[in-house]
Amino acid sequence: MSERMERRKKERRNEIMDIAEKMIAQKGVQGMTMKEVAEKADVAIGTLYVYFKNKNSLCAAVNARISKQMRVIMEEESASCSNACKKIRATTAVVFEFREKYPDRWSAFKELLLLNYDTENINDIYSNNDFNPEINDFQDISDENIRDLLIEDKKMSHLMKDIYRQGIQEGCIRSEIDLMPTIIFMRMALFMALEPLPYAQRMLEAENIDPEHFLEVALDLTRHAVRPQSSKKR
Amino acid sequence: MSERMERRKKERRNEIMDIAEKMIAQKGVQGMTMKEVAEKADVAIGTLYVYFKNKNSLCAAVNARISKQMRVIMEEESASCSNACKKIRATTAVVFEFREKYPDRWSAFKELLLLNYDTENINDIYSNNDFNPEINDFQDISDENIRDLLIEDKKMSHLMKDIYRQGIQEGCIRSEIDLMPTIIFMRMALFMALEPLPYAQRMLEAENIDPEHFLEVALDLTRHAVRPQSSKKR
Amino acid sequence: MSERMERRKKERRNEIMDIAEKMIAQKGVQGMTMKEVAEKADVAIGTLYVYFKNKNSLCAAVNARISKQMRVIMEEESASCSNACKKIRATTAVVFEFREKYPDRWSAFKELLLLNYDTENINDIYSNNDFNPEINDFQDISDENIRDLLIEDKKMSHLMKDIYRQGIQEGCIRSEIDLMPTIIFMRMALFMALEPLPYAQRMLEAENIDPEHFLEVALDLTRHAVRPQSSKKR
Amino acid sequence: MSERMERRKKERRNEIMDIAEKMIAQKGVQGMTMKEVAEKADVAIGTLYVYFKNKNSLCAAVNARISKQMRVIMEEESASCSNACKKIRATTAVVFEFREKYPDRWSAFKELLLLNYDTENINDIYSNNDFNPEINDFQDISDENIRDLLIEDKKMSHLMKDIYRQGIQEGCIRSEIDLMPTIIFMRMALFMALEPLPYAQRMLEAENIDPEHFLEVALDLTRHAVRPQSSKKR
DNA sequence: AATGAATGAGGATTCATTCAT
DNA sequence: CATGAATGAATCCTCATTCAT
Repeated sequence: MSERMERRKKERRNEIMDIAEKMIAQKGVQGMTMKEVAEKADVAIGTLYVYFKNKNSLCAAVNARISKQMRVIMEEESASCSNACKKIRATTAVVFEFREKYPDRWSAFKELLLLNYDTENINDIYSNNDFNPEINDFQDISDENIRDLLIEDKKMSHLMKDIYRQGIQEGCIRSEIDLMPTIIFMRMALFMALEPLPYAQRMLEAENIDPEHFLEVALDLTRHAVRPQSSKKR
Repeated sequence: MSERMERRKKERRNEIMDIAEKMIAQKGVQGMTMKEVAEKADVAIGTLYVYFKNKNSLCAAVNARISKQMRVIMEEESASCSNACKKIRATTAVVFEFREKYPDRWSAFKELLLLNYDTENINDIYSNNDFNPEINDFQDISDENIRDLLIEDKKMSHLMKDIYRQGIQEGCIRSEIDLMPTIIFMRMALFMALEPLPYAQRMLEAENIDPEHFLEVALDLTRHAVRPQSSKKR
Repeated sequence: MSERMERRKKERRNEIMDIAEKMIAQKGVQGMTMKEVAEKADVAIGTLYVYFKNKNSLCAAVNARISKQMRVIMEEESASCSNACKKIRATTAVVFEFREKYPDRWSAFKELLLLNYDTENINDIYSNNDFNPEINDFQDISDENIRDLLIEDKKMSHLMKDIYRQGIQEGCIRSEIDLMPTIIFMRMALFMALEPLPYAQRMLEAENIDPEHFLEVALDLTRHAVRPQSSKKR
Repeated sequence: MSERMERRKKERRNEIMDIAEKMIAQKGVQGMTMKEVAEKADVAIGTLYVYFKNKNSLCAAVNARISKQMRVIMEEESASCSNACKKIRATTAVVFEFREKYPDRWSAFKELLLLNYDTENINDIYSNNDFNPEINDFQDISDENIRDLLIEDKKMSHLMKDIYRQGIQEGCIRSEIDLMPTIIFMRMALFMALEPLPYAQRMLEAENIDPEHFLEVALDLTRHAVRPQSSKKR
């Protein structure tokens, strides 16, 4: 019984998140309302608040789930690559394929990138650069889903860090770069290339530039940004 | 008589925009409410709607004003530079100085970058890459303030295009790049470096990275992105 | 538990409708504001929107309730009449008595006669003249209250149709008339006799005609309109 | 100069009324806003208030102008008829033709039928049934346009009264009717037949009745209402 | 006569969250 | 766990009218 309940609970939770995700994809975070999620998930509004303490937390859960899914695929893909260069290419490809394969999920992710979670005064907590995120960090974060998201973010950045570090050793990445900020910037650059912000979108439209072309140009630029000076690679 | 009124009207308009700008800076576009703007500007709500047909239009006006101010300074600065390399440096510096000098204004600008204006079906209008924005484009945009903003955007991108084109001729910019998409991407990269999106911000905090350091790293990366392969320049 | 809640809910719903009805009677549909209804019903505005999706729907609910009440009485009264002639007289009397007995309710009804409900594209739905309104029609009407109203309208018209049909058989109604349009016209004529439109009201005032006299004249005219040519009836 | 001014003034007045009329036809009285009228008439809002003391008065002016136009045509047509029966037919035809020829104007008229003018306490004024409307009545009505409308209404009703009186003499109208209330009712019946109120409209739609058919039925009924018992006329 | 900036009360509706059942 | 009725502050926007110029 307990086990059965447990499973049902997990199912419900995921169902709710599925609906929320779809709504975020369609109408943005702002446009996703608790009432509509409840209706579409066929539960009472109160039930939503049994599973998620508030809207922000629900968003965090959805965000974390997407981030995790992407990261796991990235880890797999990168694991099957022989060198850093291929790994970088592979992880980038994962994002592309994800966008193609799960357009709604990607669309939700894109919206969630812009969301500020009420992380209160977490700033103080961070002081540790080592990679044991689960263990020593985020313990004071009240919201479990937000904590999960932060952990997921961290895992992702450290996955990339490892790859880039290897890239430096193998010579396909400029050696003088500071890894972590570089990774963070590269990641944002990738997202901005895939999903230009309104300002950039206006300009692209005004100049009649095909989004896919923009994406190619942007990718080329980011590659040059980290490539060693004399690199002949493509 | 007419002149006096004219001036008074312009003043009021600017006063309203000043208030709105400040509120956007402090609480975001969403947090800026027409009621509060009216109260702080010491006018009736109805008066706001005499000057601006709706909130969106007011935002567009504020956005256009900031964009214009920045562009004008950039034009001046770049005009006083002898070569493209210096011009690029100067225009970037303008953004930095602007941020420093007018933190509120900058903050509002940052928020407005994310705002979608109701630009209906403008897509059709664009088909002209030449630089006569004022003359041949945007005539069908119903909202004057939004039209002004689009024109301002275009002027800015064409200013940068001229500089980058010169840069290619002078050899400080990679010659094989496609100018316009590159400029748009570089511009967004600069903004993302200065004002990381929530997602990036979380990561920076989690990794305990100083925003200013992040900015330096990001700038270095963007420079490498457009620099010719064998360039020795710094 | 459930039952108690159920009852309480129904009560509240009716309370709200009572207030709305009274306000419509006093100030017209336009003058009835959601805020005032909420205040007088001693509930929060939000509560109104729990029970009625919008103002229009609330009006429809009030309208349907009145229509139903009148129709039920009419059915009872007409059932106790031996012939069609008496039935017609009785149903007309019901309207008179209703107006006398529930002046506010009647007054609200009068206002609601002029209200356009957002019935979208219902036109398509109608194609069935048989009398199974509840069963086969109106299924696509999104708003339940509006649907109820339409069903009520239909029930009323079919009640009258049956009576008039009987009247033709019994010879007190002209046999060559087309029943349904006649009934609809007769009904409007009755209402216009009871509650002259502003235009008619002005004329009555200008000619110094007593409304009750006007009513009598109008009733006499409508009787002649459907009476067989050679009828001696009064 | 004075004459020229005079004419220009009259033109302006009519232009404004034209615009107002069109807007009433399209969006109803409520939907016609002074601001939009001013814009479309290419005058300042203030100018509207130079010509019409308020919205209600403007509506009254529009209403009176339409009423007058219809009445004048009716007078002409009825003058050219040899007997009352033909006159009645002719005056009814005038309404039909008017509707066909000036659909916008008619549409506006239909809306204005429902408008209550602020006639304050005019009730007291009426006490005179003789036909010298311009001379002895309405002198206390503050608003000239409303007064014009009332006078127009009265002229119309007296035109009809003369025709019906003749009809009685000629035997085509029941002799026992009370003329004035009958005329008022007949007039409203005609309008309701041409432009069913929302309530009737719903029913017509629900029963799938063609408006033109409804109109025919309604006209037939009204004819019977006033026809002498044994009349063989059609 | 003509202008049009200014008014501001007032409208309908939304929505995250709570809590008694 | 689950429910869903209740909340009520908050939002954007309208529009007839006035009055100083």
